[in-house]
Amino acid sequence: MGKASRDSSKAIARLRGVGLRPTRQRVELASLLFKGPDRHVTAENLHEEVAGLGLKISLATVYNTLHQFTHAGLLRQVIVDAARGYFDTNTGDHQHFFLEAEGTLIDIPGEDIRVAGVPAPPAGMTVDRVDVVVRVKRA
Amino acid sequence: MGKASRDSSKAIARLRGVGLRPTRQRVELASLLFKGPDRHVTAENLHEEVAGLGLKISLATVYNTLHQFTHAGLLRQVIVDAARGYFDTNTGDHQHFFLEAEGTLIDIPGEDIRVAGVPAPPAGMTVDRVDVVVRVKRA
DNA sequence: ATAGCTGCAAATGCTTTGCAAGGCC
DNA sequence: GGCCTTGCAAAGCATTTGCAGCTAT
Repeated sequence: MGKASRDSSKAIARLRGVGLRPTRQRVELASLLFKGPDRHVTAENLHEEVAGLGLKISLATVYNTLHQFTHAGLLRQVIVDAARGYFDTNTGDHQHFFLEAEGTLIDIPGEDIRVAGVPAPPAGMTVDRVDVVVRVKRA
Repeated sequence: MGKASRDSSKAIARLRGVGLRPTRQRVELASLLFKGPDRHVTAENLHEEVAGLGLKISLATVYNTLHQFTHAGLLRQVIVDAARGYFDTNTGDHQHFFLEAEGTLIDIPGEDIRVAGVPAPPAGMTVDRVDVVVRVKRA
């Protein structure tokens, strides 16, 4: 069994697991996203990669699929840049370095970072999540 | 001397201080932004406020002016929402609570919060700023 | 006088949506 | 077959820009 078909099988299983029909487009995107180490992608960025591989998936479908994956808990959205939406295949507890200049994200393991001294949220509110973005520049 | 003209004088002085010509639009916006306690505004939001006061400033000029103020160090941009750009009159060291539901920002004093365990940035990079966003929801 | 600003409207860039055709179960 | 998906193109939003006319110094 080839690597590509093994990736597909895993992708199909993963999609079924979250109740999404394994359509060609979803399987191809899931294979790309989850076959290797964690990655950070933008819709545009992923669409180009897909096109470069000779696969045909419309940009609209890439957007829709990324959101479906996000709602299904397969991806997480990261807000670091007003202009672009980033999606992260690492859905666990962690934070990010962000290189504005090149639009690159780098994970910081959740165990490494500690945030202390967060005041009590306003009355009637609960903390949903604490996001830390370490913006870095070329020295 | 009335309150409005006192605000204007202060605004004019502040603009001159950062090398910006005190045009009518800049003076009016600076007066609104800096006459009271710290605030968080969006361009749209500020433009409506201005219109509500009977002042005439185009939305394009509000955008341009907010960016000029930001470059001059009078404002700071806060990135918490993919859909909107927020500007903060508090340019000092501090962080934010963010209520996604209503798009509201609340300051967290910089002395309160401590972030520890940030790994060394990638080679050739230096930390520019560490942003912490505490996302809260209605309990 | 003149360099700098403003306003409008058009352009941009990313993202979403409506709807007909196609694919999965 | 029936319902869910896709793809395209058009619409949507927030934001930016080009340029002619206006303004502060």
